[in-house]
Amino acid sequence: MTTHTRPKNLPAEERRNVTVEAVIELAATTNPGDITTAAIAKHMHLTQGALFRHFPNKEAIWQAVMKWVAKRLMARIDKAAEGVESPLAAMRSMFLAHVTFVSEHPGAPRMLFGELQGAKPTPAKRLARAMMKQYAERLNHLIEAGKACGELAEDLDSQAAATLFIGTIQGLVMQSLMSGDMEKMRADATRVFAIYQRGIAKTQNDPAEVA
Amino acid sequence: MTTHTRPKNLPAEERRNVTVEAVIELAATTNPGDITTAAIAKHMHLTQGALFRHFPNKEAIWQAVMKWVAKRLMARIDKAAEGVESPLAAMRSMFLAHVTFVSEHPGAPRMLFGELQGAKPTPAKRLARAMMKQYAERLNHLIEAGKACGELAEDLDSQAAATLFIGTIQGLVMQSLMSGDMEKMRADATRVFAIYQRGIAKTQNDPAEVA
DNA sequence: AAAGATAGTAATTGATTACTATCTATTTTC
DNA sequence: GAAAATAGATAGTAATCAATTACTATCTTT
Repeated sequence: MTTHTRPKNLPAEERRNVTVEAVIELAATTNPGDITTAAIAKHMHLTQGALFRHFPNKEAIWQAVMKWVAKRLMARIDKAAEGVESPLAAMRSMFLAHVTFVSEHPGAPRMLFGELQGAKPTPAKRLARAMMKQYAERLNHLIEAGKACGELAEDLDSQAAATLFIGTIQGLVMQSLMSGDMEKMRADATRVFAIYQRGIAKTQNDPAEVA
Repeated sequence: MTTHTRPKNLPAEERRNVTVEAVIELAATTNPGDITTAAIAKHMHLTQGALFRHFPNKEAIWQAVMKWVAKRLMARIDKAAEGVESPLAAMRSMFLAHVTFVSEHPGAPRMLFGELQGAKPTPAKRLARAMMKQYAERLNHLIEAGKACGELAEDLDSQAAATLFIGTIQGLVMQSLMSGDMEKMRADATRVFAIYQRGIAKTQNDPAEVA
């Protein structure tokens, strides 16, 4: 007979973190809406009921996961732009950091998209919205700085440029989710950003035109 | 007392079409995965069981809906590009036609995204994939033509340009789904496309540079 | 107008879901 | 080292879902 090893007792906060990570891993292969508390518990080698010792309900789990994603993603992006003097270079660095983050956590964008698409305003959706807003602010700041220092076209539509930046990433992510190939996305990212950069930069430093 | 008027008997094929339209309308306000057969039936003033007279199971309903969306969207896009001599102008026309279609049927992209994100390959996902492939082919054709006639940069990365085209739309759609404002999306579309165009065009006919 | 085909209703099924009540094992605390 | 608090398992609950059944109304055909 197999001995059912009982999971180690973890303090509540630690168990919460383990839960969040389990959900993100599950979201990589399962449609977020179809992730059941039973599936989460099974993935943690825990019984379903035990989850509710640490979360009052399922929605609280989603909330914790969104918080985790927002925190990690924003930290990654901030770090990428940190210390980069050129606004355009900072944008490129952010772009690639974002794509890398997603390739490491494929479940993250699925949860974000799924949550943001939801009709009714759940707490998790509120968090996702707040993150997107923060993201857009960072971008706007960089774009304005880029205009000021002459890297970006003065007549550039800043809002449209920010929308396109985020949209470009979303498009890459969506297509990688379809193909399931996360490596390809990172390769495509630099190529796609090159076109975006050409669209917003003041002058095109096109190496082919030098010849 | 209220008289329960029994719905008119419709021939099978007509009832299938009505069903598909009901689902798309529901998808505009409901997360696609949460649309129940009961909700569909209620929206059609029908009992839940009656649906299964016309569809063998729920998945067959999704399949029918995806077929409907793919057919209508591609027809709209083809018509938009039809008779436009300039490849770049054709791309712009396609872009705006696509955005208009989405603003008329907000449920359509939600179903597409939701379906494409799904992990396992359902028949509906197969249809969605096929449509995306067809879409990409149309784009590649136009991009190559644009290069040939000198509208687009010769060294343009065609594949990346196609990815960015689709991604740009997805980004616009995603943000409109978040805000719920479909009108804003159509306004943003032209501004965002302007940047995209600048990124792929051979020369920038920037009015500001004339001065 | 009768007969057969089609399309509807109403009620029910088994499976699955989030959540809970109760008991037991493990830590922590003094 | 006993008591108290915490974290787990076990075994439920009510609600909801897709799908099915038995039956009835309506349309079409001859």
